[in-house]
Amino acid sequence: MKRMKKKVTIHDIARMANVSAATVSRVLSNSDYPVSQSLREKILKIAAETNYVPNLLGKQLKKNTSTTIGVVVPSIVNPFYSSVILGIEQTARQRKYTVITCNSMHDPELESEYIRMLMEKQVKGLIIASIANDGGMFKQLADMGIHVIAIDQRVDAEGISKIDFDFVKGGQMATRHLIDKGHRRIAYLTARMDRPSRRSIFRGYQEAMKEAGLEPILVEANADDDHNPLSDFDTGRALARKLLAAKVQATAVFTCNDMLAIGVINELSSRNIRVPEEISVMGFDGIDVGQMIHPPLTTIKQPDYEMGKMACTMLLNMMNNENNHQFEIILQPKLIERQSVVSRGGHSETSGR
Amino acid sequence: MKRMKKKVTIHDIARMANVSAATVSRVLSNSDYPVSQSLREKILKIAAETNYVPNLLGKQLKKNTSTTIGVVVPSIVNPFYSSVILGIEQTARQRKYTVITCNSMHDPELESEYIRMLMEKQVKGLIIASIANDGGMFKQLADMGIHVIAIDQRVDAEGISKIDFDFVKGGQMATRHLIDKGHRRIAYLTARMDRPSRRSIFRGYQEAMKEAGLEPILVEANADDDHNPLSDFDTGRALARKLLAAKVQATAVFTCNDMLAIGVINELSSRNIRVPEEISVMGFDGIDVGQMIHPPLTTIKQPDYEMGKMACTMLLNMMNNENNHQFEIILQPKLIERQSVVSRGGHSETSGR
DNA sequence: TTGTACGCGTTATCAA
DNA sequence: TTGATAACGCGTACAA
Repeated sequence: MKRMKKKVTIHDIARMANVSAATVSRVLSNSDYPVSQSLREKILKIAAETNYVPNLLGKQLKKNTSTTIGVVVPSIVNPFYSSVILGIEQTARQRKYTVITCNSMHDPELESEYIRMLMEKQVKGLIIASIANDGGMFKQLADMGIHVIAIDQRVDAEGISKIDFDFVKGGQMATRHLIDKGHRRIAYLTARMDRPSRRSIFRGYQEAMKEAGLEPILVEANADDDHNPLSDFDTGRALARKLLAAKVQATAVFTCNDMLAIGVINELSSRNIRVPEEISVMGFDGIDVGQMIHPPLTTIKQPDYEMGKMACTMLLNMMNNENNHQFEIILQPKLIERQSVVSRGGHSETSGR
Repeated sequence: MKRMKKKVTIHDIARMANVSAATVSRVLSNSDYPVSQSLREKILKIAAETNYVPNLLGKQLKKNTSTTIGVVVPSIVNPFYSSVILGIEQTARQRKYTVITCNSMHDPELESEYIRMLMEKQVKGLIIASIANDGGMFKQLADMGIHVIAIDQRVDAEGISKIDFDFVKGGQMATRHLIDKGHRRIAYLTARMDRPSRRSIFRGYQEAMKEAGLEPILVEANADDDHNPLSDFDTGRALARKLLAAKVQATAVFTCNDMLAIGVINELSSRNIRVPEEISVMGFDGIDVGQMIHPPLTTIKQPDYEMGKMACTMLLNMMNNENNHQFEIILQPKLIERQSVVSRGGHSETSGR
């Protein structure tokens, strides 16, 4: 085995400079404690020459702090979450923090395993897109002095700060847009509604349909494992077939996420059903891929990257200022009109004749 | 500020059990040091009741180890890298390791800033898809006793373990496939060739063209910042226009990555040039989105997820066994035939007549 | 089989 | 302005 140079510590530097370790610590950690200019320069010089790298373990053990935050998401391969994480990571870096990313893969056990590992690493802040619907864990974390922010998932747990989207409003906006375009038979295609967010989108859809006096058409998947974007894509294809088989003659479909929508478009196209001419398709998420397909996907945008930025900023503020009052931020949806939705001239049941 | 319970340590448990901290340490850290069964049970019981969570900082400071590995990639938003990271993260978890992900955004300064942060955190292992072409950093890390594995980027640095693809062979395979399909005028469209991998793919293309007696057609972009997949997509569109303007009458194009290919297809389609009937398109990467577009993209698959798994496995083995002999693994490309490439009946210059 | 004592690298307290 | 010393939580010789 290779021999490696021993790491240089403040004691080494202290010896070389004929000062105490305390003094070295004071200058190297930018303490405001007074140290004479001459000593300061001398120490700085030696530190530079010896390539001194501070050991955060010692520092953090002593001060009981941490410059690492934990992030738990279902899967980093989901482009929505990878954007969120990028937002988190970039703002963390600016404040000299570092992030540990954990993929829970929609497995509650994995999620708590990860959280335990993070606790052992003495992480003091956590951003989590939880899949456990039991809010007890959050309470427990709070008791341990961990600051946590829940994102993307409307958790039932009280007493916890969260950043969410207004899924209900998003669902309404999407549906109203389709209605405004003259559609009357509008189907909602969704992966299994085992998540609050999906139920909320559905609620928004229902409300918008109701206020327009239209009858909802729900097509729901049975299974769900979107740790893999492809599975959402496949689910979309399956749901499209299911829709066709149901013979409800929808002129527009609205899906619970973009991947699903892309699957739907793919399936319809391959059956020579033209999108949007015969069936309009509206997604939900605003991921990049939506712009790359044909036709470009009309969708509801969730500001993913911004959500990450905001979550991280709020978290670091909480951790440093001990500014501990809870908050709940609700990000607003935004309609992105592209070309997968087309207006339907008055030819349906409700049109004048 | 809320009052939080003090964290329980082995000393607390020792006091409650009327034993020494040493004994507690021995049982709670699964030492093979002998402890009587009665004491062991007593301690375990108390630990469970008090929700004891070991402090890894103390442990790692003492033993000078770390269960965190660092990963540096250009951008997690790039689906190729997010798959790699998922592979890394999942195998790390199985061995109770945790990963810190860093996005260098193709900025060498950011890259070294991150590496410094990781050093301060006493990380002992690093997987890095570097963008710095200077190999000096690797040498320096090795001297500090850090185990590092370079991936995806054929670094010039000697004395470092790496996992790469055979980009040259990938370029050949793609090109030969197009040639086998009867194409003669085959263009290579690439983002700026400032990365070894892209130059290697180009080399493979050149070799295959040469051995078939065909003349290469190179279309290269000027700028390059693919921290954002959309920019590769846009680059692809731009290159497609450039190709068309050049009036070289290519019947097939081969691109340096899938995003680019998708951009090309998009641009061609929007100009009513049919893919693959008029122009065949071949990508490189094998990312999921390739299956979601129309037509599904024929491409060269890089085993991204497997690469992450392998890199992490090798790294952990190196770290634990001190099994320090260097290695270089070259993963082999695989052709995935889908529908963006079609065979060209004998109507070109070389066909019989 | 158990306990004592020390050190990992750092910072904070107190004296000088 | 500087230094000696005691922690932080843990593991481990060494002694008992």
